[in-house]
Amino acid sequence: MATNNDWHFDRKQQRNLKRAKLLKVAAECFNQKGFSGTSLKDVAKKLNITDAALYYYVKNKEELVNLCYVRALDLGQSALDRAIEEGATPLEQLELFIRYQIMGVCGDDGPVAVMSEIPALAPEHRDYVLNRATEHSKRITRLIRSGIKDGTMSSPNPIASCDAILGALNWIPKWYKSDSSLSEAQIIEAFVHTLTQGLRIR
Amino acid sequence: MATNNDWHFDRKQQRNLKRAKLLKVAAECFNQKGFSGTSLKDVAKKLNITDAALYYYVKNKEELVNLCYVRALDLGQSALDRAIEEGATPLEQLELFIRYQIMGVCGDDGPVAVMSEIPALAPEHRDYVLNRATEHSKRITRLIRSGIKDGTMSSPNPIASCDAILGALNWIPKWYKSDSSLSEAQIIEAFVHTLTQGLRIR
Amino acid sequence: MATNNDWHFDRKQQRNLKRAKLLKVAAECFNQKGFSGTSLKDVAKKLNITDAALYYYVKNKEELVNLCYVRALDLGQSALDRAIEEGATPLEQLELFIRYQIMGVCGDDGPVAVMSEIPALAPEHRDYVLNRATEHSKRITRLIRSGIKDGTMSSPNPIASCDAILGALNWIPKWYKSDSSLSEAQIIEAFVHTLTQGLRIR
Amino acid sequence: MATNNDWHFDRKQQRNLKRAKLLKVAAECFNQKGFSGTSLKDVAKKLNITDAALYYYVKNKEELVNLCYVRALDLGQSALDRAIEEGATPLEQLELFIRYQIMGVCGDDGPVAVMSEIPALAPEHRDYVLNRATEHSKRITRLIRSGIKDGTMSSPNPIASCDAILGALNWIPKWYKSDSSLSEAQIIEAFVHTLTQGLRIR
DNA sequence: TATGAATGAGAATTCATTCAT
DNA sequence: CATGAATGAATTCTCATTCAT
Repeated sequence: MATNNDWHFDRKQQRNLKRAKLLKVAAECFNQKGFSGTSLKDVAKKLNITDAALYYYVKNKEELVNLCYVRALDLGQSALDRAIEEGATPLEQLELFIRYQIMGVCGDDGPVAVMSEIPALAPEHRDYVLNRATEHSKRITRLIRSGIKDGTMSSPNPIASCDAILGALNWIPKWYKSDSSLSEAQIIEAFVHTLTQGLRIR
Repeated sequence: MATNNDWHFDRKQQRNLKRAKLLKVAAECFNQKGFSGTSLKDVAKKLNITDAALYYYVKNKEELVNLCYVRALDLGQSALDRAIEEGATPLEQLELFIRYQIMGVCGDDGPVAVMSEIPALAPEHRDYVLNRATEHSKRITRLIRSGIKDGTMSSPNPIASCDAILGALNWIPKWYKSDSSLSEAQIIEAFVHTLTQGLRIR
Repeated sequence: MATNNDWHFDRKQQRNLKRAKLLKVAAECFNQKGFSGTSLKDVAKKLNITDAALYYYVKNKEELVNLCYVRALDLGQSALDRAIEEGATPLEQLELFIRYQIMGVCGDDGPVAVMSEIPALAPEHRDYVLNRATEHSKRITRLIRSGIKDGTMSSPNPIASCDAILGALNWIPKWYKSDSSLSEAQIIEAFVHTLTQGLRIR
Repeated sequence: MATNNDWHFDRKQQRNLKRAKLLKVAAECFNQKGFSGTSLKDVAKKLNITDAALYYYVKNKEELVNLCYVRALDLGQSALDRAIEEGATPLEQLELFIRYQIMGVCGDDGPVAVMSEIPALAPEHRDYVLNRATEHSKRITRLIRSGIKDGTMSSPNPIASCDAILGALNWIPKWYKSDSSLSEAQIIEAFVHTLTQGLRIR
């Protein structure tokens, strides 16, 4: 029956919306107080439900962090995907990646978890997350290497340069406040400038 | 009496050494598993003592993190002090700061706590740490501004550039391993290059 | 809906009953082994629950003692209220107070906490309890003074006499056993006699 | 040698003085915060030594309480002994006992432990203390019975009357402050009056 | 779905006690 | 005698998790 289907559809829709909201709220809490410092009651309270109710959306706390981290990985990956697709040169791609990454972190997709407590994950999840994170780093390192090859970039050590860029980006959720004096646009401009063109004038 | 003095001196000396070691080990644990994720038993085990014995050196866990953070602040500050003293121009000073900071974080003073869980501190400590961290940021921002004024640097937003640099530096303890493929020297060279001269070739 | 209301009513009812039982059991333990000598596990064991479950009914141990003490104050106050209301003369009122107090302490409201560890309370609770206790003493002292004025009592020092009476009453829970050779009625008769008429024959 | 003897004498003397002081201070602490609520560090601090040093004077904490209790028993017993020796009639003896007991508790022999945590004692000590306390009560009860027999006292229940008197006396250390508005003499007068002659005028 | 109630595991912290110095 | 250092046991309290309703 149509009504029945609709109803089910609504149910599922609702559930997904709530789950998405849960992940955002959890990421916010984790960023502020760390994984173990955040109790499920804290998260639940922000959602106006009880902690017991959380278990209808996630199997347990570990799965919750894992989902947060996977969401963060997805976001970073899609920023990079889009950047590579749209950018004409490695340099342009890198600039776009920084831009899209910041847009993701500061924008409506809202609080994205800083992956700072990977050891807290269960082995399978840990491996998965680490692999994807490593892969992400490698892609960016490769991007820098291509830039060097085609003569538009220079770096004494592409791996370390990649670490510098990712560190700068990863740290953003720790200090960014949507209502702060520093707008998303300003951050993008300055980060792109500082991380690619650098501060020095030649 | 000399012996008596020596004895007391040794005692105090020993105590200070142990305390210093404690702070390093604790910083390492906190960086890996976060503040709440690190139990005092974890820390104690690494020192081959019982958790109860820790209370001989610090009043409680909160004080332990606080001391770690203060140590991190001291290290950052002295890196900046030395850089400003030795560098001739703002650009040189910034480069030296990055160098000294990395030397501090990766060198023997090593594991330095990443100040990522300031909310876990007691109000008085939190205020103190936040104030000093803010002051540190301001000094670096000012340094960038001077560089812009004297025509050796450029940045669309000195505050955000400062955040990028500090983010990149702060993140180092999260991935640096002293036995890894990336040496301290390599990190310094790449970070100085990437964060000041930038990747782009002009 | 009626059922729903009933259900909620039952829940709340049950909770209150359990809380009341908890206070009685706790008072008993505290009387026997003191505040710090009583572990929450001791109390929980007597209730056939785990110590963690206690935290569902009270915020912490301090609150538990506080509630016990407040209950003791309430009981003493209502004994005095009733006595004053029903007694025609100060002497009669004092006798009734002694009677009702003993009835409260030995009866079904049974084990009432002896307020012997007020310093263990948190400042706000301590102040509140001390104030009420002082007020209680003052009322009884005043009662003795009225008795002296109307010529039915005599005391060289109403304050100290009050202390004697309250001391005698406060100590009861330390030795009274409901199954002992001394019945409630016997205690009442002897205490009323000894504390008002005195032992001496004139 | 004389000096040697003197020296030893002094040593022993000193030790005994310190022990006596220790018992007083401990009694004071126990009265205020209970047995388990009092840490040996608390006691030691009041004596300006470390807690470890206490172990030169007592074997352990339990022995400390035991000694305090024995001291309290001694004091009560000698008050009663002296009263019986000096008093001509049971009534006079009872009055003297109350007087001497208060003098002991409030006087220079100073803080006397309220025996409120007998369960904390080791079995042998517990038995000993309980026996002596029971014996003490019995002597007073007997004293009341003699008074009844010789026609100078009346009580519907000598045992309960004894409990009333001892309760009133036991409670004194809980509220008596040497600098308070109520002097030792006032307490004695009022307690003797209230507990023997009673409040009622006939 | 959602909640109230309960549990078991583990955390921080305290404390009596010991021992080398 | 006295202290600094350390320990092990116990205690309070939190928290993820479960389950009946």
